[in-house]
Amino acid sequence: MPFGGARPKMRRAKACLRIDPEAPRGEIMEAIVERVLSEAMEQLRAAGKVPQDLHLSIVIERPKREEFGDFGCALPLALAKATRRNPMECGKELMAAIQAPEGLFDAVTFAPPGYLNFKVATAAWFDRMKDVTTLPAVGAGEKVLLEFVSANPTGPLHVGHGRGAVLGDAIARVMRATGYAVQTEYYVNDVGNQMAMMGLSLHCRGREALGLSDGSDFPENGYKGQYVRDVAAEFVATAEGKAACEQPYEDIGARDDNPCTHFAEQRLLVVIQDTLKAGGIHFDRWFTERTLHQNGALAATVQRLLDQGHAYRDEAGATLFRMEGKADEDDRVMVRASGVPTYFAADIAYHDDKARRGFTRLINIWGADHHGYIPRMKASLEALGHDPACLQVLLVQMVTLTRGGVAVPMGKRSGEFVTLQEVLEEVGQDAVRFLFLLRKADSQMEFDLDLAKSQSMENPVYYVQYGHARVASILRKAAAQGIAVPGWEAGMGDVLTLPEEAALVKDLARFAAVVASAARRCEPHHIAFYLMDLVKGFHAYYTRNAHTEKVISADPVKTAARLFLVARVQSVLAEGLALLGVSAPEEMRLTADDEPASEPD
RNA sequence: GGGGGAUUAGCUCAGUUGGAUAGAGCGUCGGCCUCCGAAGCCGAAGGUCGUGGGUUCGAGCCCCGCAUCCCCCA
Repeated sequence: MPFGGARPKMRRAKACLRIDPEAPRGEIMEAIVERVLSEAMEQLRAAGKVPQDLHLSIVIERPKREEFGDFGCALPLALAKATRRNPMECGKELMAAIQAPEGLFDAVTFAPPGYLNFKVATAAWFDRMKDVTTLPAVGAGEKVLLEFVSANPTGPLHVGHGRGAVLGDAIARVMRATGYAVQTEYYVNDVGNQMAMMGLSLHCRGREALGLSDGSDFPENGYKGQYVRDVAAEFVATAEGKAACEQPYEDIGARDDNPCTHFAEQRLLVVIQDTLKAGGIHFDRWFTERTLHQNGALAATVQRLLDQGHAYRDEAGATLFRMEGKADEDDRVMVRASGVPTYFAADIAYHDDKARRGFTRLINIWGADHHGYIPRMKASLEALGHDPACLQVLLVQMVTLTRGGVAVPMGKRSGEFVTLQEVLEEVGQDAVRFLFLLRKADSQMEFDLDLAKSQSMENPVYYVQYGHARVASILRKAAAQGIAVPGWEAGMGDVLTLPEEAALVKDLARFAAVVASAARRCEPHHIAFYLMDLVKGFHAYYTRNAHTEKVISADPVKTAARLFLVARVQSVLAEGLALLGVSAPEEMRLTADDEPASEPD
């Protein structure tokens, strides 16, 4: 059977993301090691062995080879370079100056040509399990306005929009979880040429539906998709719509402000909103461009720029923004000679509005084809007295859609495109989100529809979710035996002696650092990769020891420690998935239809 | 012509402000279910990190040239 019905039936768990802003900042092991080294440097500085004005950045890394320990640092190399001395001497001095807290390290060693390696004691690692899901508040309450998607209401969203939508939504979740005050907005371009063309397209299709036209007068650049006919059919079924289509387009109002454009906007926004809802994407506010025209903000902004000399009128009567040679750009038209403002003018007013609302950081997610707008947006913010650095544009590269390796032509005007709605229905919300979030925004990606669907059974997202469900299954079994998941106790770490257990503890301890880094860099894909890593370790732990060292055993001490451990794995998986907007099912089972076919005898 | 991005395993992609023997998923090949969920695990094969220079103790990462692809502007 086709793959449509092959998706696993799953019960959704309640989102279990708990962020306590008052909680003490969960300290990351890297930070602890870094502090120790930093103090050692101070010691050497006080002893006159390091120049007063020398401040090296201390980069703690995780060596790839296990025998090097848990952490490595090339500080001796850097110090040797800066002081023109022997790396080994520097390393020995640093080691002598290290005063680590009792019990933190099992070993600190020097490795040529100039590394310091740290082996952290098991108990110290296990100590981190106390608050493994506590995320550091790196955002410090900064007010962030995150604007994304913002597709014109001239048609359904396509897959490219989906990438930006999923990315933006995930960034919002990640940043909120790490102490940023994020508001998400969708800016609706409901004014201008494209809206006018949309209205005209609807008008033409309406006339066709009424038998007033054979379609030969449909504009060359009109929106040709079937959805326009569908909306037109609804439109002419209303008295107002019928009346509008019976008149010439020029007679029913402004080209971008008339019954046709209003109906199209209203209907298509609903379509867009339904799709976003189906993708689990939330916006705090929908901001329409028209409000800027109506409340005078746009005109006031233009006037302000004129008054302050950042804009001028040319001979033809158009108003241009002065780029003042910045970024080698030409001056840009804000108001045409005809008096009609451009999208650029509205964008300036919108961004001014954002900054005036007290947001100190404006993040925009744009398609890579808009990168050319960045210099002029920054310049306009600066002209209006805002710090241009507050604008941070994340460019999302194009998604090339293929079906079975063959490129699918995409064009809203031509009407030939696969909608995001269709992809969500075919592939599933969780899989679509995870697939997008498994790639960094900054690189082009290929989205093969057949592959996304055909792989749905082996999709990475199910691998992660399966880990969560697997733990849930263990916990259900324990509960059935009357065994509760215990809280943290120091002694538990001594019982978790399997190499897979030690590896899991270390992986869990990374969670906060990964999320904090993802938040700072606005790159949620690091979380997706982390979850893949973590769950891989869990599956290995589970399967390797399935016959010998079970979680639930006759040994109550081991059972308690292991239940605690796997419950932490589950929490981190659930929280990590929640940060990506992906569900964490308690149960995932193949339906009867999906059982692998038995071997033919 | 100017600008942005990309180039890493057969395919799709990671690679954390320059660090030790470059990774994952999928695909391929070979193993593992009486026993907490096999949507799993274990192993193997697979690489001149597009190319040529440069910077230095050290480059997939930084600088310059070139090639190819995507996008924007003129």
